Amino acid sequence: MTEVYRPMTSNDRRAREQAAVKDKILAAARHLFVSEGYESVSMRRIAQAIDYTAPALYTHFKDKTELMAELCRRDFGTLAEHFNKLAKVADPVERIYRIGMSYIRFATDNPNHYRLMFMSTHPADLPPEPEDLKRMNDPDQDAYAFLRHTVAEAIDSGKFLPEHKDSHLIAQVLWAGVHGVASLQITHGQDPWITWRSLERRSRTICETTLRGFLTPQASAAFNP
Amino acid sequence: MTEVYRPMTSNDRRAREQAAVKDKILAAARHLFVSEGYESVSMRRIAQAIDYTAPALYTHFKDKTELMAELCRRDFGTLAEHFNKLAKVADPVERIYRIGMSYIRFATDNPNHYRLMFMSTHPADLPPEPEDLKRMNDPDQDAYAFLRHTVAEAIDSGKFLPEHKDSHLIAQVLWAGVHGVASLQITHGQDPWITWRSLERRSRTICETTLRGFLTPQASAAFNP
DNA sequence: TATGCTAATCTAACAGTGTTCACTGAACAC
DNA sequence: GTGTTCAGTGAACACTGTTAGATTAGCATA
Repeated sequence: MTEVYRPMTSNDRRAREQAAVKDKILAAARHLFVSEGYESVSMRRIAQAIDYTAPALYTHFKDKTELMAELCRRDFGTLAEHFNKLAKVADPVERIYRIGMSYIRFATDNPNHYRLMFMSTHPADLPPEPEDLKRMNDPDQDAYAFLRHTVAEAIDSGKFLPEHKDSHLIAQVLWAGVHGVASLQITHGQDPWITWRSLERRSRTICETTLRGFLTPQASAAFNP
Repeated sequence: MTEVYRPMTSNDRRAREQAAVKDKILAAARHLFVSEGYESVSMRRIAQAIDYTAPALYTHFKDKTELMAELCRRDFGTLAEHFNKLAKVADPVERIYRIGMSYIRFATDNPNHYRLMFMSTHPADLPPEPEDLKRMNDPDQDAYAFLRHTVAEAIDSGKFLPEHKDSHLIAQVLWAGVHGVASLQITHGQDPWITWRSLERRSRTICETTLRGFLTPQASAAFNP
């Protein structure tokens, strides 16, 4: 077994430069994707935006889908940050409501972004990487975990009906509700064949009604968002 | 102003033949789209499947998106048919619940199909055609209208809370709920980073909880799906 | 200082895409 | 027959994601 060639001194600098280029690519790609949509942006255009040629991108990303996957991975964190600003809301039920409203706003403010994150199938075949596993279940970095923890808190406070004790199930259903409003708005918000009520009213109603469906009568009466 | 050339005798036959080819194209396209997804199927492959060349499709459809749009237009009808089977359910609240469950099943049984219909932006620029307008608001042909009529019926029966009287708003929120479950299942149902509860439980919970959120305490107590 | 290895980037190309255009060939009206 | 119309064709265009091979710069070792 021969010794592998491994430059030592410049190792760090190499890695730093590589990371810098990777960041530049991601920044350009994010900007283009968000403003024009994933399908409409070619690898050549991303490269052109940072004065590279298209094949250069392939030394940093296996292919276009992995570039997008990396983009999503990073953006999940910023969504979680959005949520963390709500951590100061004392009442967990109120907090859930605010999470929902905040989620829909994030989605409809960044529709193309949201499309990437939650409305397109990912190359999920690849096994989760170590850094992903670290993020998972950490409420500070994983938006779903943050919601679920808040739900668990609400359950513990006795405000939910006794038949609703599964924080995963409840979080998933609440998530589905806001995702439904957000994604229908993005894909069909401009369609003329539906007499749409305002996004604001739909958002408030889904958050309030779904939540109320889980609450005890007392908690429901006390809840006035 | 000169008389336009207009063959009379064979006019009908021509139209029939043209419609037959159009149907063949749509059938081939539907099959391929549903089994492999919109993006993965090329115009050449659709044409090949019915022994034509790709440019032939363009005499029947302006472009690929319009081919898909026509496909969707026709499929909205079959979804409405699904719903009409539920018309016999006497209690409107029970009927709404069944509509929701039926909707999610339709979506997850035909994921690629559902993608086309509700998860991708349509070339909505084109003004609605006359036949569309006919379909719209007819509960027999428009699934949304069917849901909204059932909601209106439930409102009239006095089972909804007094603050919930807007059948459009309620229908849109109920729709968002089931769409959320269905579309999350389709895009992220296999993702390992969520501890998913079963689709069945999520479906039942979203339908029941959201609905309950609108009901009077009496109606809610009487509702046991 | 010269040599050889590494890795980032380039140019050129490939196979595939949606789509257009000039043309054929058959069916039909006169 | 003659002329008109039109579905369908073959060839081409401009584009896509991606790969192969050559080029170049930087560094470790001799």
